[in-house]
Amino acid sequence: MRQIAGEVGVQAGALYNYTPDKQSLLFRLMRDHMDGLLAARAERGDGGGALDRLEDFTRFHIRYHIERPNEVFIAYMELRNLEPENFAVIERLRGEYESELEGILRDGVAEGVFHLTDPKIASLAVIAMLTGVNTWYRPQGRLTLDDVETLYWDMVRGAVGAAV
Amino acid sequence: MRQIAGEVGVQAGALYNYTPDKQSLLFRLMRDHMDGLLAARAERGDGGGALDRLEDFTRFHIRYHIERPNEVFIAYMELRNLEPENFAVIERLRGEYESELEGILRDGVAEGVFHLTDPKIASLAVIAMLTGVNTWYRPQGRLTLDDVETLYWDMVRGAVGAAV
DNA sequence: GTCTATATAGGGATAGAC
DNA sequence: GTCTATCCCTATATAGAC
Repeated sequence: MRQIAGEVGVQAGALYNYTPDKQSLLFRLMRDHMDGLLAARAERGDGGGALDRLEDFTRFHIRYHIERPNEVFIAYMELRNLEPENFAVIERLRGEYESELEGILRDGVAEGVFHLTDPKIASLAVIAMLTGVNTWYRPQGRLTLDDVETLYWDMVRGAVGAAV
Repeated sequence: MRQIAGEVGVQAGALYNYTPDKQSLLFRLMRDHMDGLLAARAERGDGGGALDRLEDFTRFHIRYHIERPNEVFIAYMELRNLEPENFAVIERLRGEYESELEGILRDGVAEGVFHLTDPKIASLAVIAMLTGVNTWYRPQGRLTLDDVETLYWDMVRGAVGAAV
């Protein structure tokens, strides 16, 4: 709290005009992040076949997360510091996001364009793979964000068993 | 330190007969974990074609990490609490592990059994996907560990562009 | 709305007795 | 090798002045 206050330019006590306690502040940060993620995702058109929707999801996920490294870092590293009720809320929001990907995968299987046995596990695997970009990507690196999107899209397409 | 002492059954001060300070204790935990991982990996035979070696790596990684949830949790969540020199050591060990996978992928490309453009990125993507199992797998769940290995091996094989 | 001051708690680490 | 006791620092949160 003192560090936040310092960077904002006030004393620690002054922060309590804006949050009842530290837990509420952390929870709001994480819930806002998840709300923003779901809202941004909802704005993307969900038309087209499963292959196109999966490509859109892949590129969206990488870009949205890379542009918000601090929020993503907190969303993962501070999960353990949420009180049980708050944790449940964040987990539910995360589940919503995962469900959208799972739906795309199920549709793709039904369409015959994806070949996989467990859409639920596949959705978790894909999201873990994509979010992993945040651990190594640097804007000054050898790859542009577009390069990264394309590399990962190739791997995701293969992982779900889409015809080459 | 008080919590560790309590679970061991001694007072906090007594721990300092075994570690000079908390940072050293954390560093030793993490270094031992990485040493154990590399040693266990080195014991697996590295013969055969790239496809077989990749399957072995995939199954090994999932199983080794699932059997050590606490160490893996610490290895990821406490990275930010390592002092710079200690951090560098852990990162070097992690890089060794990643390099082995990268080598398998390069060999597979050379053999013509894998089709991917960036073995380095692919190795990071695969490891992120595999380590993600630790966030959701529960021994009492609907899938056996062998089921999980097979599901992920199918996805890894696809992600690296191995012929179906 | 911010400040200073402070209550309260907890953690890392050390000293010295046994 | 462990204990008790304690030093010192930091942290969250509150109270009351301005």
